Amino acid sequence: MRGKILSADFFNRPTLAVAKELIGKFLVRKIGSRRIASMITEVEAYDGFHDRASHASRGRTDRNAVMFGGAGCWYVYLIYGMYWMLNIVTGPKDYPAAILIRGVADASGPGRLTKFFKINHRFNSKLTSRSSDLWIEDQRMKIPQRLIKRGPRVGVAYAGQIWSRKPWRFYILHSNSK
DNA sequence: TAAGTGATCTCT
DNA sequence: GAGATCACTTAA
Repeated sequence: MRGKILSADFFNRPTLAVAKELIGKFLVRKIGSRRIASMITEVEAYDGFHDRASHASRGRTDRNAVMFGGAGCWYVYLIYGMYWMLNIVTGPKDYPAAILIRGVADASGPGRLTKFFKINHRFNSKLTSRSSDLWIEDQRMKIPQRLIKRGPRVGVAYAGQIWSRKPWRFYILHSNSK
């Protein structure tokens, strides 16, 4: 099954709108002649300068610089010494925002899906496209709106009540995500 | 419930 | 340079 590859324009829009629309799209990875594709079932938005749960909340650093760049680039970083986190940058240049892909139909959990797709730091700052071997497709999978739930983001208690409680996580009910 | 793992960030 | 932290997973 093939679909339309989402271009940078798709991601150069308000982060929450993009996040919600990513549910049901397909993450696709090309490894040699192999192709792996799996439907996105869970995402989390990190949006703007003031979001205290976001890496960008304390300004620009070497690590988070990609978040300040143009939309449609991958932001990949290592957490807990073991797990690669896959994010897609959203919004205009110089506005820090990204969406963490937390689950796909074949692998639930952000650390598990990067292992499943063999994703690591070498994708960081690359533009999503066929030539980067990692992109997102619209396969016109229709997910009923009532099945798309939203709730607080995971693992961000340190961000304080205001920010840790923002319902910026979107997920499909009764799939691989709780 | 707690250990594992290492890059990054915030102090000196 | 040192110490703490961390957008997680697994085994128990």
